[in-house]
Amino acid sequence: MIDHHAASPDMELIVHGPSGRNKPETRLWLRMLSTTRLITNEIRRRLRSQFGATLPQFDLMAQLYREEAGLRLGELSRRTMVTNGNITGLVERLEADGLVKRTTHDQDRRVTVAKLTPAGIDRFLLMAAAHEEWLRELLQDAGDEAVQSLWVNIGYLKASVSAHLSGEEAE
Amino acid sequence: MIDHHAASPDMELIVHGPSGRNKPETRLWLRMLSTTRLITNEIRRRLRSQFGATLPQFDLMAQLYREEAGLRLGELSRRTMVTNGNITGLVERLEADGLVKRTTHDQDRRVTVAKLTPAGIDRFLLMAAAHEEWLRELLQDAGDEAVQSLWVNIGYLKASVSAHLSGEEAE
DNA sequence: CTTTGTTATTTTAAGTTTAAACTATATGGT
DNA sequence: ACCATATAGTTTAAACTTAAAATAACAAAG
Repeated sequence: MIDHHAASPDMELIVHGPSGRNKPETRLWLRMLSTTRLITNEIRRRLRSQFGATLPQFDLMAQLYREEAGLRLGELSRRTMVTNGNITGLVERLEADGLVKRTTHDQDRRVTVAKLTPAGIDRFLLMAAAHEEWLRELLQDAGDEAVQSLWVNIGYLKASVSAHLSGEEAE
Repeated sequence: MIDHHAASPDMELIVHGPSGRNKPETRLWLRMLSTTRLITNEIRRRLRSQFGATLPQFDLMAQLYREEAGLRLGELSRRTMVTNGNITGLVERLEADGLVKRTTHDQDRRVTVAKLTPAGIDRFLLMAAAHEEWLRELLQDAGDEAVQSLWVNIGYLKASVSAHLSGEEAE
């Protein structure tokens, strides 16, 4: 039986109740989280069904596409939100699929550089175009003003959060 | 060497580049996604360090707290964005910690109902209070208007996305 | 040189995730 | 009762995740 309902659209209500009892920050966060998950899951689903790819794979390929010469694995990790140890397996799988090629650096044999293959470039371009179109489709009813306003205000949100992180990673 | 940089604050820029070349919908999505991950990771970190709990555990307990009589596992799955198969292990771990109790339904032996124990209720109340305070702290610089505006506009976003999901789950 | 430290990547262990298959139980039509 | 079908929950397989330890290569100080 097929049954992946992990992100039903009315999630926020179901999950968090009427939510009138929460503080504004909490209400916003619950709504933002549920919306993000809704979109993420939808994109994940489409990437998988239409391209047999996962979201982290797409992220990684987007990075490599941006750097024609390829990137060392540590740099890839930094740019993709994927932890160091995780890059290894991710790149291995992409290499097995012929989308990425690994080469060892000449001067420094510790370094491995990953680079998209021509097939990888083709595949990425297809996925990127679809990804852009999916977002246009999914957000089409929100209105251009809302999209613009959200972009600005989420910027403020992000700045505030960045300034109050507990770890050493605040900039 | 310790090295978990998976969510540095300037992620959006690093990850997605100047992003001026993207369509507004894509730009918004990348910013929204990176901000959500920033907050999620911070809350996950705090839940873990201060309560030894994971985010899915917190979500699940929030649901059970809301329903005094407890919930069947399928209903829990629907309400928590946790897929069916995942509920099993999650509830198992919480039961092992004495925070949740499982009982089999009398009439329908397929059904299992999960319910918070008194210890579970105590624990949840502590976590919920901290969670609310963390959000207030993290979002404090964003401004009340931005928070209010975001709440409204993300509502539109969510409605649009819900209306255009590919699966059968659109309502 | 050789010890000490640093950097790049891989490996490991524990746990989470999704999607799909499986088991057991119930229900409904005949 | 019997069979098809639906439902509740569990299990499985593959991918991903974090955190930490391990390996390997380089760098530099004495």
